[in-house]
Amino acid sequence: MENDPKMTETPLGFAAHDHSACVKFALTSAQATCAARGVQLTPVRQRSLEILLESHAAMGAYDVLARLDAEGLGSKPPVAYRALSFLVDQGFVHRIEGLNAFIACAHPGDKHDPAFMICTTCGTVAEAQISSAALGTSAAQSGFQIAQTLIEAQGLCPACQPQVQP
Amino acid sequence: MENDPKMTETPLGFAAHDHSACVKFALTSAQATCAARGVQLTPVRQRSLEILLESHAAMGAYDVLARLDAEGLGSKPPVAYRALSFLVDQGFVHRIEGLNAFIACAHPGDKHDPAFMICTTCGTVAEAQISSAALGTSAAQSGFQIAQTLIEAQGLCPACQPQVQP
DNA sequence: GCTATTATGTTATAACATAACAGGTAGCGC
DNA sequence: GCGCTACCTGTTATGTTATAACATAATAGC
Repeated sequence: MENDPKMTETPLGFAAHDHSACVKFALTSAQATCAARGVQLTPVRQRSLEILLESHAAMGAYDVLARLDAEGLGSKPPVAYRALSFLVDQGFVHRIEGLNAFIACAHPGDKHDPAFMICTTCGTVAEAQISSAALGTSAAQSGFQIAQTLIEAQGLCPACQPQVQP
Repeated sequence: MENDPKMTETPLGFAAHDHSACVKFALTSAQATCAARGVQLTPVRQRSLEILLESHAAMGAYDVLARLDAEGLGSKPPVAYRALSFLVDQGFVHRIEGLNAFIACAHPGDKHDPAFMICTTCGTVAEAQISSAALGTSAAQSGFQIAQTLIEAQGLCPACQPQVQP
């Protein structure tokens, strides 16, 4: 439980932020996008998104499934995988290959190739705003046509780094 | 079978090259490195490396295991995983997270964070020479300390792209 | 030769993911 | 309403990737 609804410790980009607003925005945005695209944000799908939005950490498909199961929304792997696939397809959720896990998108709406910074100590994941220009240049030189990029850095978030001056 | 020992079609960076020399160099280099580090390039480990070197495509751990098994070098998953872990630790092999697969390093010897271009049509993988400067900058801004980066692009290699002028 | 270390063999199982088919529900044209 | 279609969900079964844990064997250093 949090006393203060704003500026909780849940990190986004390793910084405290108004998480309830962030969740609300992501949900509203997802609902609007689905309506605009004529696809359905069904209960299982919306709940899966909400579960991922609760934390900004990455969750395995089976973690999400356990939550869905506890709420009577489905207990078999395909239920979770289908919901997650849908959310990934729509750009509301990203898949983190290095962890075999999923995470709610930090800025839904615009299609983008995400880049992640993953803390190996606390598991928190921040979505970075970077371009893959260097990769694009290298690819162009060899004639490779990029469809999708995957950029994931593992390391220590500010909170988990050893302090020099405590 | 190849008629010409040089400039085979086996791609490295999507270009034909002298593959037998390339394999020989990688093996010699690995042997020297192991000797220098006082670690053992045992038969299973060396054979695993050779198997990966044969092609510049990515192979799953169980693919490597099947080859080892056929040669009587071990049939159980841990055999392959241990050998591959060793090779990855020593920097002779990279793991490609996006494919759950392994590939021999294109330029062993120097420790480096690899970047890959993966053809979604033919499965060929090229190791690119790029820096992750953009990621480093972004990370520095948020105070994230990078230990390891993972950069993988999926797309079409020159050979698999639709030709405009056939 | 003894012992510590490193490597391998093996069993079992964990963790992640999907194919395939059955059933249910919503919208639509008639 | 009826039947059609499209889409979503439920379920079974299985495929794929990966590791824990313990037993055995080889090796290196003393």
